Amino acid sequence: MLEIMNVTKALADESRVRMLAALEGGELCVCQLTELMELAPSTVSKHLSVLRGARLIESRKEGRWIYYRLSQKDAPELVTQALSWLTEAVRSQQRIEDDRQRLEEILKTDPEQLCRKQAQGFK
Amino acid sequence: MLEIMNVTKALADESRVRMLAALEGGELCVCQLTELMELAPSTVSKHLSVLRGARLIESRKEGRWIYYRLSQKDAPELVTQALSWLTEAVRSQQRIEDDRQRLEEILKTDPEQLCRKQAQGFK
DNA sequence: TTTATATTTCGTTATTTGGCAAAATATAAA
DNA sequence: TTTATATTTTGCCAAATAACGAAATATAAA
Repeated sequence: MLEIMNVTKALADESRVRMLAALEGGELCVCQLTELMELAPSTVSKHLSVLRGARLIESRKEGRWIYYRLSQKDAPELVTQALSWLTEAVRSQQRIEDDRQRLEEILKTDPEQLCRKQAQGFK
Repeated sequence: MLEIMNVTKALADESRVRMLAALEGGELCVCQLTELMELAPSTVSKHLSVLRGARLIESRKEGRWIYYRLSQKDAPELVTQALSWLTEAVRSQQRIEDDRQRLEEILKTDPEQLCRKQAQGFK
C-alpha cells in the first residue's frame, strides 16, 4: 500500500506532474528543470526526491550535474502504468504544451550558463 | 489540467483509495462505507465529495440512503483509465483484502441497523 | 403535522505539505 | 590545495487538508 500511495501522492502536485511531462522529452538536469518551473532550486530538488521516492524517475550523475529521467521498464509495473496513464492524460493540455515550447528554448542554452544565471537569483 | 489534478489529488489519500477499492464490489451507501472505514460519517461524506468532484464515483438516492458506485463508461476516458490503474495496482494488497472481508460481514447487517448503531457513536 | 434518521455542511483544530533562503555536501576547475 | 558551482539538506513559515462534533438539510415514518 505504501508503494501505491507514494505514487499517488507524488502525482498529486501540479509542479511534479509538469516535471514528469517535461521528462518525456528525455533526461534533464536540475538547473534545466529549475529554469522551466521558475521555482527555487531547493524546491525543485525536493520535488525530484518525492518523484524518485515513488520510483517514477531515476537519476544519473555526470560531473557536477545530475540528470533525471523517467523510470524505465525496470521499474515496478505499477509505476510504469502510472506513467503511461499520466502521459496520455496530459497530452493535449495547453499548460504542458507551453512548457514543452519553453523547454525547447531553454535547451538552446547550455547548462553551465543556466546555472550561473540562477546563482545570481533569477527572481 | 484541473480535471487531471482533481483525479490525482483524489487518489492521494489512503482512505479514498480504500473506498474506491471497496466500491469495486458494487454500490454502497454512506453508512456502510462509514462502518468499513471506522471514520466519522462527516469525514466519509467529505471524502466521497472529493471522489465525486473528480468524477471517480457517481451517486444514486434511494429513500433516506445515498448509494455510491464507481463511475461507468460515461465518465471521461481519463477517469476510467485511472480507475483501471488503481484496480490493478490495489489487487493483492493485504489491506484491501482485509477490507473486502470485513465488508462482507458488514453487508450481512442491513443498512437500517448499521446507521442506528452509528447514531449512538461507535467510537 | 411531528419525529426520527441518513447524509451533508460548517467551524475548528492538528497535521501535512509546498515554498524559500541559508547551510551543507560533492564535484570540478584553478 | 583552494575556489567555484550544482545539488541536496535543514529550518522555517504559510497554505492546504484530514479529522471531528455540531448544526443544517432532506426524507421517511408515526
